[in-house]
Amino acid sequence: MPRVSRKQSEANHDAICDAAARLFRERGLQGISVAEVMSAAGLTHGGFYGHFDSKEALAAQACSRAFGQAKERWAKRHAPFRKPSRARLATVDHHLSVSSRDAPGESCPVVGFAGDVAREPDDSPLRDAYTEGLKHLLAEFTALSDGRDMSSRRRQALADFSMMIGALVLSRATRGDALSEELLDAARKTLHAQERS
Amino acid sequence: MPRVSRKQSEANHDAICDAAARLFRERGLQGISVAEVMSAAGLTHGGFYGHFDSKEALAAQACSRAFGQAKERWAKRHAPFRKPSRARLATVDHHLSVSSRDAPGESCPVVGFAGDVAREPDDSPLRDAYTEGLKHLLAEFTALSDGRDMSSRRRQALADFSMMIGALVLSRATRGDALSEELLDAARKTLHAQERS
DNA sequence: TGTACATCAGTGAACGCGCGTTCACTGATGTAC
DNA sequence: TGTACATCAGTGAACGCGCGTTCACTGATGTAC
Repeated sequence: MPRVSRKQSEANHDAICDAAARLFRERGLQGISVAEVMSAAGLTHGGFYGHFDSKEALAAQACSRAFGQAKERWAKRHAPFRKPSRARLATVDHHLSVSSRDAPGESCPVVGFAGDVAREPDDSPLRDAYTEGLKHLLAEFTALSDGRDMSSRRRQALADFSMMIGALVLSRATRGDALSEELLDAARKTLHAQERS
Repeated sequence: MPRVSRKQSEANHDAICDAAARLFRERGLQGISVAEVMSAAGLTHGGFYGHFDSKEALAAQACSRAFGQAKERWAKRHAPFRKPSRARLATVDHHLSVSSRDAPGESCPVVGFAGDVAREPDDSPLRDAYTEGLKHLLAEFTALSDGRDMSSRRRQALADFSMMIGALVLSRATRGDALSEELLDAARKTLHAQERS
């Protein structure tokens, strides 16, 4: 079984990254072991260090991967809309849905990695990956927002984005209680109402 | 040294809770060991299970403690203001400050415990403690908000609260980058501007 | 194209370590008289 | 109030376990001729 083709090895590398991108968002960096990631990728743990220098290095790559997937999803979701405000609402609605809340492994990396990244040292590769990914999404979100001038548009976009993130964070933390859905609804309705004014 | 007075023992119990409330917010449940909590409380690890059934049980009590402290802080901060909107802004400004961002152990338990609680099973005591604490703060925040009717007031309060939480979460995750302060400012200014309309 | 062999991706046992938890022990506290 | 002793809060060694990481090994892959 050992010694797999170069192509297969690259596919394995991707599979490890994908599994990590999902599992780290679901259970947190410390909630998943290297062995579990490798097993989810269909491999045994011993081969891990042939692909990555350390668990921390994997975390950074998995984070980038998750942001890359999110960016692709945004692009696909926005494509059908001519009006930016419509595209924006499509992402707002998707982000603030129960299915998004209940599938942390497949949704918003901003929320999925936030807790772990906040506790990383300032110079960690994971932090860098996160900040870069977040900036891309924020730029896209700002482009879809409107405002009197550039700076008020940017400010509104950051504030609205914060509201989305906060609502998802809180709805996950209160899952099982009616408050969880109430929070999603409140943020969604507020962002919709804003659009009309 | 062993066998301390009943009063001292209760003080020790409180000290463990206080240390845990701070350390769990700073480094996460899995980022702090029982021995570290005990040491921060000036004790050795062996005595822990005389005070708590498990680390998980401590987490729940520490969470309640943190919310209790937050509630007290809110009350003190709001007391000087006659207008609810002023009191509200005082908490908004405090919450969205750099010092609040940089002192997770002493500030917002909603953000400090959110990541860990989201990954807890539905029936965990920590989850219950969190939900209860959050509901109290939300009720207080709603009481300070205004709106056309009860339901729009509640909705606006939840949306604004989400914005505050999201902005703090994001500013912590981007600490070290200019974006971090920009996020705090954007949310603060947006919540202030809203007040005037 | 076919062959002979060096390379190296993946395996699984093993490492050292820190964790949550347990427990025999200690000696000051609290109580019964 | 004073004494004799049972209680029990805290100590520190020890437990079993799972973790991140290392490494000798294997055998299919890829290459040199």
